[in-house]
Amino acid sequence: MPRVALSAESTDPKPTRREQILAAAAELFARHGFHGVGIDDIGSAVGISGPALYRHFRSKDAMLGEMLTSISEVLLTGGQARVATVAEPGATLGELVRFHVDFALDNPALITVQERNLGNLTDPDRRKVRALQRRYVETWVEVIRTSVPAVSEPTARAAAHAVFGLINSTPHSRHLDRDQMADLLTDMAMAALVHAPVGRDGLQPGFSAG
Amino acid sequence: MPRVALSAESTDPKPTRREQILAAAAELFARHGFHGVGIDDIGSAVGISGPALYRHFRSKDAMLGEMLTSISEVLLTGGQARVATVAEPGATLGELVRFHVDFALDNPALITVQERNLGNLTDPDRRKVRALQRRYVETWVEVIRTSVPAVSEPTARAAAHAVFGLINSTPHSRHLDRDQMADLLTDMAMAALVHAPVGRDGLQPGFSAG
DNA sequence: ACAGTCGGTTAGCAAGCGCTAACCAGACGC
DNA sequence: GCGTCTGGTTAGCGCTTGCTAACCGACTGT
Repeated sequence: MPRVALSAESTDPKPTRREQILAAAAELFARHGFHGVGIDDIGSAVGISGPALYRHFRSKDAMLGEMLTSISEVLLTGGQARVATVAEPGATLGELVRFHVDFALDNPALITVQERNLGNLTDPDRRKVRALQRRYVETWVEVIRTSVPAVSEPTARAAAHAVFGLINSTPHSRHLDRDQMADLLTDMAMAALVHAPVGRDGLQPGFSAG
Repeated sequence: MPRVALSAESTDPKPTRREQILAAAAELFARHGFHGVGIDDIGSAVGISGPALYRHFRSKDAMLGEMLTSISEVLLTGGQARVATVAEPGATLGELVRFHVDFALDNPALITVQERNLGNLTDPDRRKVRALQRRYVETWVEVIRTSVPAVSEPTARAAAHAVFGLINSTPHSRHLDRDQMADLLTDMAMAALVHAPVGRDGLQPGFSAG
């Protein structure tokens, strides 16, 4: 994999054909779903038409596969990098949240595709993506459990998924400008993580907050 | 529309054929996407095969259309009912959150379909669903703005969408049992809404928390 | 008893799909 | 200046899809 790119924040002056194609396909898959987009649609979105795509990808499935593994790799390595390089340990969770928020705001189409089209992957591709995602969730779980006292592992896992849902909601609402949105999402995610799961575990299963 | 049903919580002893079909189709659409499911798949999921569905629906698009308008109507009327019948005004937001949490936990397939397949609707159907959703968001915005002091309307709208994302994440994580999950999601949503957007508005646009 | 409706069946059509085949223009190495 | 890649083109194949047509058995009202 010569150039990972695919991410809108790279702002390459000269993106590879492969990269343009993946970007256009991501946009289309996000809007219409994998099966709702034809080979010809993707082609004409980058100015070439139809079967020319097969000079760059082996199949339509391969496009989705490369797209999703690429996202998963970027998220995993980026998240791990943020965790590794943070100065004081109290700031790790905030750093992780901010990283995911920035990624989601800068790559809304990719986020949408990863959320919606995991089921359209080829079996081996899905296994690979699932494995990467699991490791990403794992780093979140670890950081949550060291940052928030006394939260069980299943609760941390569920909370991580919930926060992903919160942050990934960004493609569906464009009411604020980018930086306001980033701050809002970061603060909401932190509040949800820090204030909510506390004191939740260790209680009887029949407990109800209502 | 004789029977709204479609919702798993109704636990009809004798669901209509239409209802079984819609439930099966929702499950399939959620898993494979609208275009990834064939008429024959839906048919055999309810024990009949293929074109027999056209005795109950005019087209495949009509199935999705009825499914999504039904969900949107249930959410809107249910939400408005909770808001109308709440005793003390301070509990309104919590009531609304709990209502949405319960719906999402009891109808994961429907939530998934509504999130992913809005773009596959017919134009008039999409207009109708969008209108219903807008009114639902509107009641959320009103309740948020009366419950949380000094939050601007665009911020409240963005926060509502973010909370929907948080709550609707439930189909993607099954690590807790239903009631624990309901409590966790409710508390996270409330924390995100109450603690985060406070003091956010009225600041200069250039403000950044990072 | 019998006509009508209701809810099924199978056969098959027209269109769209992913993909391959065959061809071709231009850039480049030697 | 000629062969070879590279990255396009169009034609078209084989399959699947949504949907219709034609038919049919079981209830039901009169």
